[in-house]
Amino acid sequence: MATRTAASIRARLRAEMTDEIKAVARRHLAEDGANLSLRAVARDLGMVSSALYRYFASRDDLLTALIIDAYNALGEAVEKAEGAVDRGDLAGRWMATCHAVRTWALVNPAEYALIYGSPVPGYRAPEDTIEPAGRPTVVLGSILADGVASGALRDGHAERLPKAVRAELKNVREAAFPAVPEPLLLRGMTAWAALFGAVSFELFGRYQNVLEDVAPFFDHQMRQMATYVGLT
Amino acid sequence: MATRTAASIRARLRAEMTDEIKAVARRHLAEDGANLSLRAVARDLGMVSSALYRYFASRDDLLTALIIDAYNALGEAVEKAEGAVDRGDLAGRWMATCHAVRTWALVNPAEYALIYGSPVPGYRAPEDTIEPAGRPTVVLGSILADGVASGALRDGHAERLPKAVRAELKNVREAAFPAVPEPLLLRGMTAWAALFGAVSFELFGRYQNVLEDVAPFFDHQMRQMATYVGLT
DNA sequence: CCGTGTCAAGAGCAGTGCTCTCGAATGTGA
DNA sequence: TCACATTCGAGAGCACTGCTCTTGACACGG
Repeated sequence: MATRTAASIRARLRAEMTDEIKAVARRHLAEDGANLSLRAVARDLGMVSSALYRYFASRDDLLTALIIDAYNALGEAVEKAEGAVDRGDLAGRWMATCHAVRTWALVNPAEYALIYGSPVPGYRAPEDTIEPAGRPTVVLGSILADGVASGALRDGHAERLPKAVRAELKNVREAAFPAVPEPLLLRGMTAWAALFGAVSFELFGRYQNVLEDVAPFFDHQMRQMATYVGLT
Repeated sequence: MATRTAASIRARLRAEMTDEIKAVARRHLAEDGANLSLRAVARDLGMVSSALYRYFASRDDLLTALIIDAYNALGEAVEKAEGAVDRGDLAGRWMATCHAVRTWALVNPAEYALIYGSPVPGYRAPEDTIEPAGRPTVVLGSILADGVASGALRDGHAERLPKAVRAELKNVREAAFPAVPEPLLLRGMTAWAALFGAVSFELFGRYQNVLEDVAPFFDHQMRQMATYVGLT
C-alpha cells in the first residue's frame, strides 16, 4: 500500500516532468522548426542537458513522443469537429473534417510539418505512431461507410476498375473499410490526397504570391471533392 | 582577349568545382537526408570545410543551389515527358505530366523531399527559386489552355463560384493562366494538389502497410482527375 | 540508521557551422 | 622579368550540438 503510494507519487512527478519537457520542446519546435535542441530545452527548464536523458532516451525519442502527441491532437480535433455535426448530414461531416484538418494545421504548423512533412532522415516511425496517424482517415472512411449504409451513396460509383487497382483496393477495404466498395474507396483516397495536398501547399508556402485568402478557396475545393466522392 | 580567356578559365574551373561540390552534396543528401554536413562533404572532396566557403557563402546557400537544381531537374523531366506526347492528346499530356512527377520523385526522393517536404526552419526561399518552382504548374496550365483553345474544354465547367473564390482565381488567372476560365482553373488546382498529395503520401510512407503496388493505383487516380478536370 | 532507487549536475568526447589568418600558388600589368 | 593582386586551400579556433559516464544529493522503506 505504502509502496504503491510512493511509487505512484514518483510516477506522477515523472509524468509531470515529462509533460513539461514536451511542452517546452513544442514551444521550441514552433519557433525554431524541426531542428530541436535538447540543450536549449534543458536551459529553458533550468536544468542541464544530461538530465533530460532521465526522461527520454534520445532526441529521437523526444521527437517520437511529440509526433504521437501531434497525431493524437489532430485526430482529436478532427473527431470532435466531425462528431458535432448531425449524423445524417454526410456532406457537413465531410466538410467539418476537412476544415478541422486545415485549422489545426494552421494553428500548429510546426507539428503539422513534423507529421506530414518530409520524414527526418534516419528516423523510422515506431509502431505506436501508426494507430494515431490513421485517425483522420478513419473519420473520412466512416463518413463513406455511413453513406453506404444509409443508401445515400448507393450508386453512381459502380464504375469498372482495372484489375490491379481493384486488387490494391481490396486489400485496403478488407483491412480498414469493409463497408466501402472499391470505386468509392478510390475516390475517397483521392479526395484524401487532395485534402492534405492542399493543406501542405498552403502551409509550405506554395500559395505564396498566388492566393490572398486561402480559406474560401480551400472550402470550395473540398466542397467540390465532396461531390466528387458522391456526398452531394 | 587574354584576360577574357584567363578569366573564363578560372570561371570554368570554379564552375566545375561548384558542380562537384553540389554532386557530392546531392549524394550525401540521398543517404543522410536533409541534415547535410558541410564537413562531411568537404571530407569526401579531400579538402577542408573552410575551403567550401570559397564557393558557397553558407550551408543555406548550398542548400538553395541544390533546391534550384532540383526544381529545374523536375521541371525538365516534366516538360520533356509532356513534350513527347502529341499536342492534340490532352489527356495523354496530362497523364505524362503526372507520371513524370511521380517517377522523378521516386528516383530522387531526397531532392523531392527537399522541395516538397516541410521547409527548413529559418530558411526563406529566395527569388531565384520561384520561377523554376513553377515549371510543373506551367505545364499543367498549358494543357488546360490548349484544351480551351481547341474547344475540347469549352463547356461543362461554367459552374457558378462564390464571389471570394472567383476573386482569388481571377488573380491567379491574370497572373499566370489568362486563357483558362476560373472554374476550370479551380479544378486544375485541385487536381494539382491531388497529384502532389498522392506523390508525397507515397514518398513519405503514408501508404506503408496499405498499398503494395502504388503504380496502377496512382495511374487510375490521375486518370480520374483528368476526367474530373474535363480532359476525358 | 542504513540501503536502495531516483534524480540533477558536471566533465568530457566527437561532431557541427562558421570566421579568421596565413601561406602558396597563379595570372596581370609595368 | 619582376612586383603586384587575386584566388584558393589549410589550419586554428569559437560556440554550439547530441550523448555518455561519473559523482553527489535527496527521499523513501526496511
